[in-house]
Amino acid sequence: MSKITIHDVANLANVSKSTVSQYLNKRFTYMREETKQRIEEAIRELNYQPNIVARSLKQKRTSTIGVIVANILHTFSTKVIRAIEDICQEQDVHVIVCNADDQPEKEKRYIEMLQAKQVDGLIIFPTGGNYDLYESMIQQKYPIIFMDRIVQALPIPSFLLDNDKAARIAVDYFVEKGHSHIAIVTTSILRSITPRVERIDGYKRAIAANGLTLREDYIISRDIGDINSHLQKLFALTEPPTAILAGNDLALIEVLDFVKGRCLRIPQDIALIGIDDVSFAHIFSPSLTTISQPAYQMGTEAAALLLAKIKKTQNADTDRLFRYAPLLNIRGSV
Amino acid sequence: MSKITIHDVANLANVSKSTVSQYLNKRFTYMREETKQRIEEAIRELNYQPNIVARSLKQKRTSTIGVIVANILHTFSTKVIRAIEDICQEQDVHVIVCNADDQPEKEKRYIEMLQAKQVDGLIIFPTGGNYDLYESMIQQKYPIIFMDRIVQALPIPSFLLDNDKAARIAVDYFVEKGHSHIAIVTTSILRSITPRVERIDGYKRAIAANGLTLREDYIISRDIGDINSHLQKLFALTEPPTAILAGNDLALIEVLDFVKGRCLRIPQDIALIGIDDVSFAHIFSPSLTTISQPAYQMGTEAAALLLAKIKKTQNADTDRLFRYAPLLNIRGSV
DNA sequence: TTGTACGCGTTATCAG
DNA sequence: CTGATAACGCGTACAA
Repeated sequence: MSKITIHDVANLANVSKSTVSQYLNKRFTYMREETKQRIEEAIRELNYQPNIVARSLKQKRTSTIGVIVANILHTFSTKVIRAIEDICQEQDVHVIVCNADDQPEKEKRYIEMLQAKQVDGLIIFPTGGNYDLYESMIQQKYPIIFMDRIVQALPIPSFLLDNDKAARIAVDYFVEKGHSHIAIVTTSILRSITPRVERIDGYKRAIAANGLTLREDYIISRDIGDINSHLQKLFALTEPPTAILAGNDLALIEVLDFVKGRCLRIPQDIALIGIDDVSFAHIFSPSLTTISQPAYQMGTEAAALLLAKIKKTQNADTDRLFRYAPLLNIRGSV
Repeated sequence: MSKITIHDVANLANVSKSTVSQYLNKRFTYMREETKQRIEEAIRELNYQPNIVARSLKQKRTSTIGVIVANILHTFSTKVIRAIEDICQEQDVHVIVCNADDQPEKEKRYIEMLQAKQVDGLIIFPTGGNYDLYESMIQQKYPIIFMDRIVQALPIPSFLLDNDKAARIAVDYFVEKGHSHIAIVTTSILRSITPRVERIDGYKRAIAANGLTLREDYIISRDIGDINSHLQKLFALTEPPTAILAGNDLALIEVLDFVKGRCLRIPQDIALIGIDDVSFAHIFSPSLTTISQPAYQMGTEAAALLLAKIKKTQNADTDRLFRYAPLLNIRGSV
């Protein structure tokens, strides 16, 4: 392994450790050209790589941030992660990604591990189950940002889709296309997960705003594995829906699976809109109308804000809610 | 931030730093029960978290490994990453994932960053462009493992699909279903990327083994963006193929896009097999016949071997090639 | 330019 | 037997 230290370089170049350190940090103010060259030569000869761990210990920062996603299976998560990585890479910051699998205990464990590892800040898709922990991080003034979900009453900057609007756009578009029996399917809402709750609320409001009657039996909010059986029930109603809004990509796949099993035609028998874009939306037959989140933008802006907070260059008003506009991608499933 | 150090704990518990350290490392050999409890109490009271950076500096290991994938857009990469993370998490090892975007320079930069960060080992999907660097790591006895691709003549354990067999299975299955005009489409082969080269070679051998004539114009190997136009040419031939083997998931999506644009029916007009499973294979109409890699298994075994190498518990014969059997998932596209 | 204290745990050595 | 003292690892910062 790279056992050569700054000491070896100093010896070979016949200077002191500190001089080499100066060189590495480009503090050339009082350094002779010749010294510089000797050091440079020595570094190349030994193929020296500075030990970042030692540097971190002294500087008390690691140039690393942590990202804890609630569930990495969502395309939204992966897109946001890529965006965060792109921004961080530009600034030579490393990213450690952890997947909490929607389990608060796992999330807690990761937060503690990452803090012990002295990462400089955290972007969290909060499970919502670690209120105390979030609070203690705020007290420590530890830089954090929430993504996709909010935790009520915590002064942490949060980046979310305008979920209400997303649901409204979908419902309005269904109505415009002549539908009046519109259902919504989301993954389980038991732990009050922000996007699901807000999308269902938005759906309800939009139904009302369009003068339709709200039917509780048109609202399915279940664990992924239970969605199929509830869709069966939905279509056993005397008046099954003619349109379904899928609350996220995973729910959409469940719906498509059901639709296929039942040999329903899209959009003649059932119209579909999915929130979140999916990789196969355009090659599906018919192509799938979706509502997409500006995931890349959300990720870059969240990362930029976190890095600013870490560098303490942020202005005071940063602990607020950032809402992003959803985008309707009209294709062929409505 | 967690400004409380082992020192604070020692003070509160009225013992010395070293005693606390002993406690943390479970070296209880000579420790009174009462002392233990005082320390435990102090740790809880202060909510003390040991500074992993300081520990790493001393121990010369970081309990972190790096993964550098050539291209994170492949589902294969993401599945392998998840597997690696699962294994590492069990052993409290962190994973830093980097995406080289198929650029050797990026790969080089990441390797150097990760080594400077003192990660204990590396799993690399090699771009193949950094032969010298790979060699120097071998000399340093730095623990590395290659995934998905091999770099000729380097004694580094490598985990790959049996690509030859994958292609053979596909061709044989096409032939069994009555096809004799079989094409293959892969992403660009310019930099001799192992799976693509091997899959094309396997395809050629399988074509010959089945007594079919090998046609160079049935082999497309181009950058993602150029595949569509070459498919146009393929279908402008007087004898276009009746079956296509897509070399990976991204190529498959290109083919599906083309097929849809041309309104070809699957499998009547064109039969399809894709290597790599895709999330939508079963909900597509028709469902897509694929050849999958045991990605999860490959990831877990690679991670396990790397961790063993790091702990130096590996037996000598580890720098070898691990080949995995492909699996044909018969669905409806042939 | 250089000497040296420092950061924060780990570990070998030493004293009670 | 129990726990303290001190050196160490590697780079940084500041005084000299």
